[in-house]
Amino acid sequence: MRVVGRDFYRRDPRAVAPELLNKLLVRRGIGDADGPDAGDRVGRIVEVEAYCGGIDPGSHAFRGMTARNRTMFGPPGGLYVYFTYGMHWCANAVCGEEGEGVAVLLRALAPVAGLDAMRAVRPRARRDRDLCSGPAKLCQALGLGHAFDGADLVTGDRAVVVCDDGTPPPADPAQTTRIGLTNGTEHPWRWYVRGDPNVSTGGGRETLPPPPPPT
DNA sequence: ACCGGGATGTTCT
DNA sequence: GAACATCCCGGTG
Repeated sequence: MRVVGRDFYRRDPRAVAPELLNKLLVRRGIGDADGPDAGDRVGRIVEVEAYCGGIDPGSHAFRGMTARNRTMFGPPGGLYVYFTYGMHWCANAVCGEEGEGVAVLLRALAPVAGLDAMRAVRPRARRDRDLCSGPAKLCQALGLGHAFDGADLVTGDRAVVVCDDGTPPPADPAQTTRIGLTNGTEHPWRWYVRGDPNVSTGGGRETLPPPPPPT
């Protein structure tokens, strides 16, 4: 199982996003710790969205760099973690070249390892499919918060990496419009693994594009 | 299963 | 002062 290299991210996020499907997001634990940090927490990436900087009105980077989004403009392979709705953290893999401000939002994981630790930090999740089935849920499950903004997914400087265990991306992923936005809803820049129960819109149903606006 | 509303506070206008 | 790349709960069918 190898860590994904930096050149993987150094491309258009719309190319990176579908290839991130079926890769593993790994939060390394502390071997001799107790509680949630006792071991690795691992999830298979099953849902992603691309955010395309200056050309994308839905992107945090659309209006240029700010104190909040500066990680997005950093080197590819960085982890951009932002706070939203007054209580939630969400995580992106920075893509493209440094200075572009493009990234892929990690929207859902299928839990693979460290399920007990995930359950411990998400006591309200009734079923395992509720542990990581949303961008803020997966951050909570893996313990990703402000301290992880700017982490390097390639060097693993803060114990978070993306790995490839040999499972290829799906040959025919579902591609839909993005979720939860008010701007940029027309772009079909969301991808997910068909049929996976951990996809964030309930049981993995396809989301059809919105009807064309009235003329 | 589907829908509506409240929580909660940072960020940007 | 509004918006926000969300989640959870409690209603109804």
